Amino acid sequence: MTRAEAAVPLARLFAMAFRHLIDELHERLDERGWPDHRPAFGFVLLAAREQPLTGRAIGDLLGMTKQAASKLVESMEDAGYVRRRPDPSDARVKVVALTPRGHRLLDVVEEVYAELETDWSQVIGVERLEAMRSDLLDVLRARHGGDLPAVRPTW
Amino acid sequence: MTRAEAAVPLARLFAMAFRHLIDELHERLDERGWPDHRPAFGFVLLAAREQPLTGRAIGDLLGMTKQAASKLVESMEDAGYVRRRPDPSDARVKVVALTPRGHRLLDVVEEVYAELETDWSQVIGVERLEAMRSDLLDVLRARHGGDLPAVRPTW
DNA sequence: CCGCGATAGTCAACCCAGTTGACTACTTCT
DNA sequence: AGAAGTAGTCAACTGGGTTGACTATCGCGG
Repeated sequence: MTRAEAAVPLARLFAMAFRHLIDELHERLDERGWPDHRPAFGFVLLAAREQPLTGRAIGDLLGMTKQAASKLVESMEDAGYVRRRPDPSDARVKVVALTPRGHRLLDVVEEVYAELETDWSQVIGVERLEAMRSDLLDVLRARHGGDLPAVRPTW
Repeated sequence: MTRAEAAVPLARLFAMAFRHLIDELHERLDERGWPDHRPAFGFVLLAAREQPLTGRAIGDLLGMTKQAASKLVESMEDAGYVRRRPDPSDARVKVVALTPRGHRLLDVVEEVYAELETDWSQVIGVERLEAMRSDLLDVLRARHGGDLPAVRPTW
């Protein structure tokens, strides 16, 4: 192992790994007839399926302002993946929920993404892959006050 | 383990881990009197120390066009971290090399970054940390034709 | 039950890192 | 020598994101 190789910072590997996975994901989505998406779409869809989301919550999740989140949701709405409706219990709030088309996209995303992780596990094995996942969860929670930090990489 | 927790995609964890490390790094650099940097600075400094870099190579490394790389280098030059000089062996090329100030910044960056990885190893242990590093190297090389992909996260 | 601070969302202006496209200068291949 | 390819630059533009100001609504303490 060369001197340079021994020292590759994890931060750099994380950035590369994220970029690589997202690029591959979008490439394969494109092949299956779901072109022109942004990485944020998937994260929003996934979170919005778990529970109805407010704009503010989306901003926090992604690590951006509520205004930016609002623009993002608007573009997702235009593309037909989500819709915004007033919250009956709080007139200030508009709730973001998946449309049928959004559910279909998310299904494809999860299917393709599962293939990607499978590809990875064929290189390093399932055990190491799952070790990575649980180690990352542990570290991030420990070093970030118990909860997970925002998703969007700061560049 | 809840249903949601079991399924946290690695891509999301990588993004969070990168963001977290970079944010912490910049925070600590700021405390030590090195404010106002972009993540790319460190990657360029590190690569330029190993060997003289061309603008094109910087673009490839980071995953952006040579024009964008040129702008970046210009701002690093303005900040006094690098300088560009003509390549004696090829008059088309301008070579990017570290200034003394650039070397000093890189030293601090590496010092602080080492602290961050040490913090991580105190949560999951050195073995798991190094396993993560070598597994990521293996996977990225295997899934990217032998060499490492570009650094900048696509967002 | 009033009033005030806090919160959700929107609008508008702006910023700036990065892209696209066109160009010059130089090198390399044949 | 000529053609194809490569390094860098200039200028115009894009678009995701921020800042700041505003409205409407909620909820708590007095």
